[in-house]
Amino acid sequence: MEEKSISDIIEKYLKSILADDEKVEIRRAEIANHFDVVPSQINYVIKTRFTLQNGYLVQSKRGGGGYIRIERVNLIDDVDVLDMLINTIGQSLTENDAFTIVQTLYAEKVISQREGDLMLAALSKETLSVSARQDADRLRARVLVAFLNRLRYES
Amino acid sequence: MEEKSISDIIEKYLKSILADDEKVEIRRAEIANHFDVVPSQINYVIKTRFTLQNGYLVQSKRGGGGYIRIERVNLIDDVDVLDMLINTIGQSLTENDAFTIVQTLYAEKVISQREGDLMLAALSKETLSVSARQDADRLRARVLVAFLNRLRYES
DNA sequence: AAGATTAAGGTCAATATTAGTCAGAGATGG
DNA sequence: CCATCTCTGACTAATATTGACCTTAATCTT
Repeated sequence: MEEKSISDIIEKYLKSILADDEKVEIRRAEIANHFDVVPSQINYVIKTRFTLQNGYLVQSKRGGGGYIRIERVNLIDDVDVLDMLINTIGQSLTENDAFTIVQTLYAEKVISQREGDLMLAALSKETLSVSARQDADRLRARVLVAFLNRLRYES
Repeated sequence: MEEKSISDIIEKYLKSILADDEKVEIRRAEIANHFDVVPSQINYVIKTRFTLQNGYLVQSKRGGGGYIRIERVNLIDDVDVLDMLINTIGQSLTENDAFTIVQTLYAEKVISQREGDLMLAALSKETLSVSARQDADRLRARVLVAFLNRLRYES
């Protein structure tokens, strides 16, 4: 909960904008300068905190007049986005990535906290580590996709 | 009840904070330094005194701005139904038996219908049939036990 | 129009900063 | 003396930060 690292602070700043608007467009160097970090740290923040699994789409353009645009998307209601997410999950999924996705579902009020906790219980390393880690990751992908499809048909 | 060991003292310190607040967030090295012990002893204290059975949830993050967070949770009153069901399950569980147990949970009002549907999505033959049927049955037992254990408390 | 220059953002690997694990040494109580 | 609890430190793992080098796009020069 505490924002201890600069990355956390930048994340919070961007999300505070995204709380009001559905998307935000930044100039990387500007943000980097404002928070006194190297520009590539902005990429790090985006890569670790604004993934599709987190519920965000990111587009960018280089060269003169370049930008980075972050857009909040709805994982379940938007069929295309959900398909993209399932596609991203693919055949294998780590515990961390699963955790991120469930958190996003909760943040978007798609599921209750209790439902999320139950999902995480099923997706946890401890529960699924019945064999090799790779098997567990494959299984985790299947279980989470099953959850997502279940949610899809309800909404 | 004298506090003989440093571990006891650290435990008491953390619990005195948790008496006021629902959760406490520490930096491991800081606490270790304050009580003049090696950092890993903090892990020892947490592992032996802040277990889920004792009513505590622990989360942590490594790297810059890392932390350890301890949260008090409420253990639910009647774990009788859960214990009984866990005993019934054992090492292996068919889809039909899983279905029956989830129905029982719903009938006993331990879970909502939606929660039951999500559970069944994870427990279904289709989701778990990643290998031989016997492996799937074993896995199903683990997943359902994980669900039941998660229902023991509320955060 | 072609090439040069400028103005963005992207990638990756090295380093820094935390916390986690585990085996064994040390202490304590029966 | 044995069992169990406590404590330590070497090694591991995860996350954050930085900077050198790369790619892309727009604009300027000729």
